[in-house]
Amino acid sequence: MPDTANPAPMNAPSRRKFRREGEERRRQDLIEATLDSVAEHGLQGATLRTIALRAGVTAGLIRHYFPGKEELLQEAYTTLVGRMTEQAKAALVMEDASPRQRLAAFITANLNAPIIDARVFSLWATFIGRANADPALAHAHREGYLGFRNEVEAVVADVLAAERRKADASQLRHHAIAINAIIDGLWIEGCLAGEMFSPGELAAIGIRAVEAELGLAPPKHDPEP
Amino acid sequence: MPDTANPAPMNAPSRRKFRREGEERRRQDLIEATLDSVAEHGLQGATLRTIALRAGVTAGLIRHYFPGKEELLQEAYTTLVGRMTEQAKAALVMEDASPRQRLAAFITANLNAPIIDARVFSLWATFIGRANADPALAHAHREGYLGFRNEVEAVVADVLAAERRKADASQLRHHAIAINAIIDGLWIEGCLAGEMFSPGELAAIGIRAVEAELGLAPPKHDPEP
DNA sequence: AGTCTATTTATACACTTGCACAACAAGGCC
DNA sequence: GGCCTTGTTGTGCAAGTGTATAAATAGACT
Repeated sequence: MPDTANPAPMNAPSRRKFRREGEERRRQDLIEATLDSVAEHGLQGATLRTIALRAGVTAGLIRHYFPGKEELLQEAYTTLVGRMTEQAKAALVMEDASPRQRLAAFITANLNAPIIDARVFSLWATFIGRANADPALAHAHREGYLGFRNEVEAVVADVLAAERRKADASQLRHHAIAINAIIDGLWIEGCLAGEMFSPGELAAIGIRAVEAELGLAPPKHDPEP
Repeated sequence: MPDTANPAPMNAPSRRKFRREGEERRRQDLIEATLDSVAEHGLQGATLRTIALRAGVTAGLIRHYFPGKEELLQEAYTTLVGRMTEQAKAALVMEDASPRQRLAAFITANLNAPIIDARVFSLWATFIGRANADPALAHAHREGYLGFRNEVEAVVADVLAAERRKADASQLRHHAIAINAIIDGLWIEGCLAGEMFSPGELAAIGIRAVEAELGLAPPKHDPEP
């Protein structure tokens, strides 16, 4: 392979060809390339040149869309968090289903692809590892966590109401914290060592653990006639 | 402030004074300085010069003890994992206590200081975020995880035996996975947002969730006369 | 087709990084 | 005390970093 990919016949100092993409598209591509780079090489390996290469542009262009690397990373993280919470909550918008079914579906959705995903986990861990030093990161996490937990708490309240059981705010909060922990813990293991579990196993474990936490009677099997 | 901290009266090219520490001591100091640097500035900020500064030596010395930065980071991670698992398991070596008490003590120990610790969490997240790309890291995590889970499984078996309940291997495994997830999930939240929980609250939530998972009857309060 | 503008490339620059190596001195040994 | 080993420092270097800026050109508009 020649040392230049330029097919120009003469060694005229020809420039690289390029296309002008829409602004929003370019920004989106750059953010995606950033997330890819961070997931693959970590924060240290995500250099402007690496990111630009992945996005199919040259490094200088990044400065045209972002004031600096810091801001690019910040926007990339915001995008990631938004995507994660959006996906996680999407499983809750089932109409015409019993609260208990909605809860089970929520757990199942959170413990299978695409939420169980090694790349997303890498990104989450890489960024959250900086939360101590970066208050903005810590704040973003807390927002996402509390939003998630509130969703859980609402479903739990529905489930208990449907079972005609009363629970005060403190009990509700504890249930939500525990259920959140169960989902988070199983999510981590699924992402880190997915092949150690058979398909659907994590979701089954999660549902059982959550229902035990709420003191729900185990569901009946189809009774023998 | 003068641009040199050297109190030498003349500008003779005097060298910095130094002491020869024992080999093991120096290595330990360098590893500790590495962990501090990673926790504070992330992998990208943990440069040889930063680490050396923290350890009170100059950068060149690191090469005398480690073949390269890579190996230093690897040894630092090994040290970290060893310390974490050691602490976590230490709570299990209670003689003369009922299995249920040992389980509760285990959970309590894992959900309070020093295991709930923002610095350790930062380190864990930073390193584990590279597990996808680095098989050595992934392997180290899996070893630690499985070791931890086996400990949990053993205690669970004891607890169920004491309650005269039988559980097959599959049920035992599922219990261990779920309990591990509960502890992990609560550990993360405690590390990331410890001030959101009152002292002992996480442990109380964890114990309740685990006992529910195992189907243990809630402990009696002091009965009214 | 010609013009114009803002997207994109390319180059330059100051700075940092990990690593190599020569000079040096701390502390044990005689 | 004098010497010798080796732990330790200081300096140098090539590669890579983020940022700044000039030069080029794609594509819309007339």
